[in-house]
Amino acid sequence: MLTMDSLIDYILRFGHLNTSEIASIKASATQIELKKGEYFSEAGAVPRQVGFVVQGVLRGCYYNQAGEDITRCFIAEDSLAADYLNLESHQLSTDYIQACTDCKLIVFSKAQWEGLSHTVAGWDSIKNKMVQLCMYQKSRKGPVVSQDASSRYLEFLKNYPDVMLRVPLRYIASYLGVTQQSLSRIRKNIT
Amino acid sequence: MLTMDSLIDYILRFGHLNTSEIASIKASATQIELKKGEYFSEAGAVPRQVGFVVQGVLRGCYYNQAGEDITRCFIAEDSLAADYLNLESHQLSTDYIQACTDCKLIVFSKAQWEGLSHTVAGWDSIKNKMVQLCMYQKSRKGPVVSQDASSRYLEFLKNYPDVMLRVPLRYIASYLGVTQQSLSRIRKNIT
DNA sequence: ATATTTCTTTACCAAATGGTAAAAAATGCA
DNA sequence: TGCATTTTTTACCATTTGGTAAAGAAATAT
Repeated sequence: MLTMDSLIDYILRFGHLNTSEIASIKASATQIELKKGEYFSEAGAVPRQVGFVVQGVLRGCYYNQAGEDITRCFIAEDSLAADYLNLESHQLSTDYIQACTDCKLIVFSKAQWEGLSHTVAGWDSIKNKMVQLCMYQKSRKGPVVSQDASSRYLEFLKNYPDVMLRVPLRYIASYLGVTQQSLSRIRKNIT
Repeated sequence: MLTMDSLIDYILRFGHLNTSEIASIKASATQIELKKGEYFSEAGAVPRQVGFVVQGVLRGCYYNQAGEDITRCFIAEDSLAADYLNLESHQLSTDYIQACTDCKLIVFSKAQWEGLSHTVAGWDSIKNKMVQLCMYQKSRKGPVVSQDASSRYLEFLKNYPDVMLRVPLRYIASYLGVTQQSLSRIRKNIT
């Protein structure tokens, strides 16, 4: 089916797969849909799934000490949705992963995700490359504390051009570390 | 020798090693010393080494568009110094890694670092756990853009209590995304 | 020990951002 | 369609932070 193909294309960036390996990846995965506002993963629980975003935008978020909802990252098409370090170490997550729009995901349980190393040669290497790229991109595409708010906003537009149009401004504001009033003002001054 | 032992202790957190494996790790590594201000790794070159900090503090840094020297991270005892993603992908680094104090490091060339998978069972897994933990800590201990400057400073003191006393204020200021004048003022108001 | 350099603090004012409140616009639902 | 809810914009003023400059303190070199 077509949505699975976008996952396979993605994985092929990181290593080679033969036909039977592709089949066993497809057999391990499940497709799910999330409505806007639903959670893929919740704080206070040990994460149990790895998701691949086929369609839609999600966000990683948490509540800070003041109880404010802070967006830590955006996860759009062709990337992994998972609290990976806590998944691996069986620790409680502090973050939620929430659908910002209606979403389609391909999901692996932890067991399926790890079990693929038995049927797919080089799966561990592929897996690690995917996870490391995710972490790296998150850190390099994220807002830079040494820039002012306008620059952070402009960088965000470059790094996530489509996300801007698909999620509420307040999520972007907390991601960029400004109030939504400030971001609205900044946006006005730029245009 | 004693300094190698701190490396072995570190690696043992991530997997088991037998005596001959420990020996081959020690045989692959070299000890070096860096004077304050010297570079372990430079922007514009493909990184070729992985370092383990035995003593001292280094910083990852770059020059932004305005030509300002920005500290991206601090690397103290018992952690890895490397531009890992660019090391793996053979790409030019954009960052320097500079000694903030006189330093002692244990160094592996890329070939040595990767070649250990032939002599140490489970080296790939150990390696990946080390690198992922590094990335994760860097992202979680780093300054949070949604906090104000005072909170970022207080968090920094918690996360890097010793570093504060060992590096110039201006490095910490650029790391926290404030001018050194502001940080000086903030520090005064807190005490 | 002295001179030089680097680092840190202080001061002043301009600019950016936050907090509160409310209006306007957009969206979703009955 | 019309109503209720959510989202975005605007305005006002207080607070924080930046930019520039200079003085004081500490470290380093000669």
